[in-house]
Amino acid sequence: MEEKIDIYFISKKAKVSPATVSRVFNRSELVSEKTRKKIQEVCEKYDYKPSIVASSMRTNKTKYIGFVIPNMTNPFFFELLRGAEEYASKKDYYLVVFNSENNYEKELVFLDAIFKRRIDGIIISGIAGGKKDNFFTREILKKKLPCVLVDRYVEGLDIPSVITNNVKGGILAADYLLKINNKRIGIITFELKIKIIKDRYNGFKRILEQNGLLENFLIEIPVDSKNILEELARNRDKILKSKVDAIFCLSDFIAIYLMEFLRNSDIKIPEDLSVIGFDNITYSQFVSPKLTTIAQDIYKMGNLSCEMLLNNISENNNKNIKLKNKILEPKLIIRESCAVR
Amino acid sequence: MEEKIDIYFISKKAKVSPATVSRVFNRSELVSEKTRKKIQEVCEKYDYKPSIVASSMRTNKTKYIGFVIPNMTNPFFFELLRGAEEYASKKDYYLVVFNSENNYEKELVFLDAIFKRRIDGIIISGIAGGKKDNFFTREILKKKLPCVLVDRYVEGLDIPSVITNNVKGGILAADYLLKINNKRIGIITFELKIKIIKDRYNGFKRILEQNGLLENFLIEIPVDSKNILEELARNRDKILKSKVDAIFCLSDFIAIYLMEFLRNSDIKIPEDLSVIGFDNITYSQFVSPKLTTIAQDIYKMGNLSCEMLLNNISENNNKNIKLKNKILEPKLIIRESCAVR
DNA sequence: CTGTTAGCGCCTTCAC
DNA sequence: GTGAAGGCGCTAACAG
Repeated sequence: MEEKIDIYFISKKAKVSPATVSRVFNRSELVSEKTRKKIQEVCEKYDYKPSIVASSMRTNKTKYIGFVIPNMTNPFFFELLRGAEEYASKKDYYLVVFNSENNYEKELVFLDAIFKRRIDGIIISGIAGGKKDNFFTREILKKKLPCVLVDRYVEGLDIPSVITNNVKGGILAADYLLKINNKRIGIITFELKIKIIKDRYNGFKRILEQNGLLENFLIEIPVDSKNILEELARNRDKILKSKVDAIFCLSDFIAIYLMEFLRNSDIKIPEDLSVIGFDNITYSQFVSPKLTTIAQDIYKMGNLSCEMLLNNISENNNKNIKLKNKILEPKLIIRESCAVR
Repeated sequence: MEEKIDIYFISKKAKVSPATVSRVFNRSELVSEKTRKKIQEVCEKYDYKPSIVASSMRTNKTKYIGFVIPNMTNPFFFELLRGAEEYASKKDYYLVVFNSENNYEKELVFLDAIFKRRIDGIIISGIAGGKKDNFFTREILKKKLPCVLVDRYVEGLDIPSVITNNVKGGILAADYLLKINNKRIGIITFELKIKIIKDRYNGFKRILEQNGLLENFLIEIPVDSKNILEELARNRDKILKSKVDAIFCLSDFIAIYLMEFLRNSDIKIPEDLSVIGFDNITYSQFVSPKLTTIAQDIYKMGNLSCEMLLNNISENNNKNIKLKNKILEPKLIIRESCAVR
C-alpha cells in the first residue's frame, strides 16, 4: 500500500507541524526562511501538490469563476473569454465554461451546477432569461453570488457591468452614413430585448430623427441569430425593392451574413449598398470588402470584467467599496464596405 | 446567526439520517419513494444544494475537466471547445479553460494548477512543450491523469487522441490541385514540429512526388502564427517571383491571412493564384472568394474527445478497456479560391 | 515563529 | 430501507 502524500506526510518528513506546511503555501511570510526551504525541498522531493479541494472546504473559496456564454458560434464571445481567462489565470483563478446556446432549460441546469460547485463568482456574457424575466440574475442576487455582466446590463438590478457606450456607437454609425450621404437607410436587428442591442438601435435612430430623416428609415428586418441566412432570404424582396443606400447591422456577426447574402444576390457592396456593422470582431477585416464597423475593445471588456469580479470577491470581506460599472468608448473603423454617394 | 444549511440540517428537518439525504442525491434507487419525496421537499424548501466540493473530498472526483488551448486567437479552438463543453455539461462535468498562448512558462503554471485542483482529466488541444520535449504530457502520464489529445498526437506515448486523417487531407489537397491543372505549387507552413501539421505536409508532398512533380514544388514559406502578415510581407518577392499556380496553406487561419496579403498585393484569387486551406473554420465560407479547403469536423472532434475522456475516467476504476484513438475522415470542400488552369 | 486541535460538508462502510 | 460514525486534506484559532 502506497503511503498517501498529504500535508501530514510532508510535515513528518520535514519534522514540522502540518500548520507550518500549510503556511508555506498560503502565508509564507510567517515562516522562517530556513524551515520554509526545508519544507519546499520535501514537497519537491515527493512531488506534493496541496489539494485546493480540501482547502476550499475550510476557506469557502474554490478559485473558480463561472463564465456564462449565450452562443459559442459567435467568435465575439471567444475574445471575451480570452480576455477574462488571461486576467483570471494570472491571479490563480480559472474559468469554468457554461455555454447555454440561449437555452433556458440549460441555464437552469447551470444555475444548479454553479451553486453546487461553490464557484466564487460568475461573469455573464449573455443569458436567455426565459419566461420569468431575469430569473437567472435574480437567483444569483438572492444567493449573493458575486457577479459581473459583460456586454450586457440589467436596469434596476444591482449587478455591475462592463459595456461599451452602445448608444454612442449607434450614433457614430448613423453620423457616418449621413456624412457620406447614405440617406436611404435600412437596419437588420436581432434580439432587441437585449438592452445593449436596443441602445445601438436607439442611438442610430436618434440621429435620423434629429436630421428629420426618419421617413428615410425604410426597412427594418429582425433576424434570429440561428438562421440568419434563411431569414434574410425570406426578406429578399423587401430588401431589393427598398432601394436603400446603406444597411446598419447590429453586430458584425450579422453583417458578415448579410454580406454573404448580398453577394449571392448579386448586389455589390458598397457600390449598390453600404454595410456597416458593430463589434469589430477579428474577421471583419478579412471579409471583402473589409467591413466598416463600430469597434468595441472586446478583449479589454473580458479582461476588465474579470478584474472587477475578482475585486468584488476580495472586497466582499470588508464590504466597503461600491461596485461601479465600466463603460468603454466605441470607435468608428472605416474600411471598405461603405461608399460615399 | 443564520443556521447553516447542510446535509445535517436537512436530515433533521426531514427526520432522517444524513446518510439517507446523501443517498437521495447519489444513489436514489436505494431510498424508498416516500422518504425520497419528503427529503426532496425539504431540500426545495430550504433551497439546499449539496456541495460538490465536500463530496469531492470523499469521492476524489471533482467533475471538472481541464481544456488546454494553445491559442485563443484561432476560432478553430473555440469550435473544439464548444464540442467538448456540450458533451461534458450533459454529463454534469464542466470544462476549465487553460489558454497557454503557446507559452511554456504558462504551461508549467497550468500543470501545477491542474494537479492542485484535482481535476478529473484533461483534454489537450495543443501545447508548446518547451525545451524538454513533451514535458507537459510526460508529467500528465506520470501522475496518471486521464488525458485525451484533440487534433494532436504524440508518437510513442500512451495518450489517446482524436484526429483527422491529416496525411489523407494533404493528399486530397494535392490531388485536387493537380486535377485542376495547378502544377506550380507553393506552400505556407507553420509549426512543422507538430505532427498533425507535418502529416498534412507529407501527404501533400507525397502526391507531388508520385507524379514526378517535386521540382514544381517551388516555394515553401514558414510562418509564425503570431505575425503571419508580417512574415508574408517579408517573403513578398519570393512569392511574386515564383509564379506559382497555387498555394496550399496548412490551416485556414493562415489561408485567410494569405488571401488578405494577396489582395493587398493586387494578386487576384483564383485567377492569378489558387489558394487552398485546411480545417474549414466557419469564416472560410465568408471570405471572398470563398475558401476551398480540406474540412475537419471540428465540433465533432471536440465532442468525441470529451466522450473518450469521460469513458476513460469511469473505466479507470475497473481498468479493463484499452483506449483507442479516433481518426476522422477529411473532406475536400470545393468553393471559389482555386481556378482550373 | 511554530504546534495543537477542531472542524469544513459530505459519503462510505458497517450495522441493523 | 435506514442509521451511526469516521475520515477525506486542509486551515483557522489559539496557545506557546
